[in-house]
Amino acid sequence: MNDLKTTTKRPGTVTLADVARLAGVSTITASRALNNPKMVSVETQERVKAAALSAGYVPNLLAGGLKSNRSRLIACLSPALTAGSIFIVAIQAMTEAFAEAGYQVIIGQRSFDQAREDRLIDAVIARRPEGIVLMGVLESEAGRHRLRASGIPIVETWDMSDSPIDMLVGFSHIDAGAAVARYLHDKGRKRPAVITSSNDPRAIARGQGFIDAASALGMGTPSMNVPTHGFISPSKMIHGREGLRELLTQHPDLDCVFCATDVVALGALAEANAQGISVPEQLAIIGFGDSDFAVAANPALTTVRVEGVEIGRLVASQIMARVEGKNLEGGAVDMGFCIVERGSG
Amino acid sequence: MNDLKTTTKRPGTVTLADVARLAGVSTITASRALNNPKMVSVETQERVKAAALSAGYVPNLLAGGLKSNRSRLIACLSPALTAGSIFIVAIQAMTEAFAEAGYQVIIGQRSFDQAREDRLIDAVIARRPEGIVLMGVLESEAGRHRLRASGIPIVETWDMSDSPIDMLVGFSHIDAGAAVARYLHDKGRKRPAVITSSNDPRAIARGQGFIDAASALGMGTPSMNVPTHGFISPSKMIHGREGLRELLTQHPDLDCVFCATDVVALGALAEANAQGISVPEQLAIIGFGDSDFAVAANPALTTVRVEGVEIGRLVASQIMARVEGKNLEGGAVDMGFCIVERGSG
DNA sequence: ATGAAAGCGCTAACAG
DNA sequence: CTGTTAGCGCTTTCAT
Repeated sequence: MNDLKTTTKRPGTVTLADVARLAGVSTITASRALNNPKMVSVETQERVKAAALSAGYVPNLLAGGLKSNRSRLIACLSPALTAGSIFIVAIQAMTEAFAEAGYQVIIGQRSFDQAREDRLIDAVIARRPEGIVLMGVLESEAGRHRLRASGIPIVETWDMSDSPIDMLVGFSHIDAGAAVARYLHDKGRKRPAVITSSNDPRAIARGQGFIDAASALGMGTPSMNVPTHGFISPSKMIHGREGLRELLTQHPDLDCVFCATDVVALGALAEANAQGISVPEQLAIIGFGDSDFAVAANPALTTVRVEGVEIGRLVASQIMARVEGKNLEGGAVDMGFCIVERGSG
Repeated sequence: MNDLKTTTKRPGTVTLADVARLAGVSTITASRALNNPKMVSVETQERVKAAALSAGYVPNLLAGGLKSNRSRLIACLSPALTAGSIFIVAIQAMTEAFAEAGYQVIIGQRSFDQAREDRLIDAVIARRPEGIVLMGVLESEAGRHRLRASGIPIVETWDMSDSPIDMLVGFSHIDAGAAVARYLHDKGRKRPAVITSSNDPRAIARGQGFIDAASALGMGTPSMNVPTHGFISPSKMIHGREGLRELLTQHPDLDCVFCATDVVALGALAEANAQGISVPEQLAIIGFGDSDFAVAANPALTTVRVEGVEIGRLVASQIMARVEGKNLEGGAVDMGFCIVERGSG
């Protein structure tokens, strides 16, 4: 037996100890050469790097994270993603910002079933992420408590709340709905309707804001909650299509519709088209989200713009600031929204 | 000093040792009571569970995974997700199937830049995921080698390959394009075009398959590669809209267009609509993907259906089988595709 | 059915 | 600039 101690490590795995041995240094020096090059002479730095390369070394972040308490993991809890989901750009922007800083994002699917959501939260905390991002706010009191107790930086997004768990980056859906009602009223529209989704609390809030403001302005509002099957797809183009058809049979004299999302608006547009109703002359159609396709519709969609990319980036920087010990207060940021006037209303 | 050994653990963290102490058992018994209840008497089982609950214990999967070599993590490497991305349903289905089995999915963004992609692969292997799912095949030889060397089960998806890294669940994009050409030919269309994307290799393959088959059938094909800005959005509705406009100025007599994706087709539909071109009478428009909105377009989109949900589920079950020591061979599964005839062509 | 010991692979803390 | 020691929190192995 010579000095090459036979570690009982798993076969086929090359560890930092192997690299260190190859480079003729201690493991900690190898660690430093790889992760903190400044602490090590240029010469050993290069020897270690060469050794790592030739051995095909890939660090084990599970081990490193355990010791250093830095998992470099971020959890993102979002409702099920669909083709028209309004969250995708924000998630995309966030994932990118985090990746640049060496973090990776794990995705968990939120559920309207509270017990399931609580289980998800436990599963997520078990990973010891350095930040948790919620698309939407969290209703479950048990979940909120558990998250707060975890001490992990939390950001709720895409909504407002009187009592955020920790940080929050969002805007008011009620205000957005109300703004659309005022916008249509100013345009001289008289008989509004809304197509929303029965299981998306934010879409419901937008609808309610719209309805309340429309009533206050003396416009009536035939609303329409489109039931979705299960909890898979909170808003789909087909809902807009069928929703408008249904609305028109009951209220043939509608002159404007506010849709829960841009995809829903696309569906309403298709239905109007199919029925030979001219948009915006006979019927104004307003979407929500200013998705990238809004501008490409015919006519281009008038919609509520929300800065999804900005939200994603801000969320990332807020969490990273907190991780670095800055920005300790938490609190809410209202990102606002604006109405983008295009051709549809 | 009494027998409560003061572990030097991080303050505010409740560990398995705390739970064990509370329940008056050893840590390993506590571990078993929580993760392997059968090995423990019902009585201690309940004592431990009660202790865990009252202490607010959440296991540390980093630590467990380190020792057991079971990270319960799956990595999914996908091109940037956009509103119209064709991968979303598959990712969604896969995430759900994995979550049910106690795995969580981490998302990494693929890039057309090879060096960046290789770095992503290292970052991902560093997490020791139990499976890696690639949306698309991997081109980089260095990356392929590194993945193979990792010993981690890999599934490439949404494409075919002569030499998959390991497992593969996909279909032939060339065949799909060719099938569309034959379909249109059989319908008596004579002057075809294709709108594809300049930076999505699979969209290019579909376009090429279409062009080659169209030529073989004696139809000419004015193609159109829509350049995208950066690598953010491989296919957007606006590309369909602008692409068709451009094509029509050069070839006003087109009678059919094959679009790279359904969103692109939606854009082409909008443009046809804007120009007063009747679909499908004057112009047939064929999409790809059979996204959930295809059926809601006006006219409903004729498109190539690919079983995204099935792909996602199969991928999950293949990886989990491999993890359990079954299904050791690897190899390719061709999921095929079919053309769904609707109103647009 | 339960426990003691050992150690997964790495890095913080303290030397030198 | 480099090394030694001691764990992170859990689970495997081998006893009992």
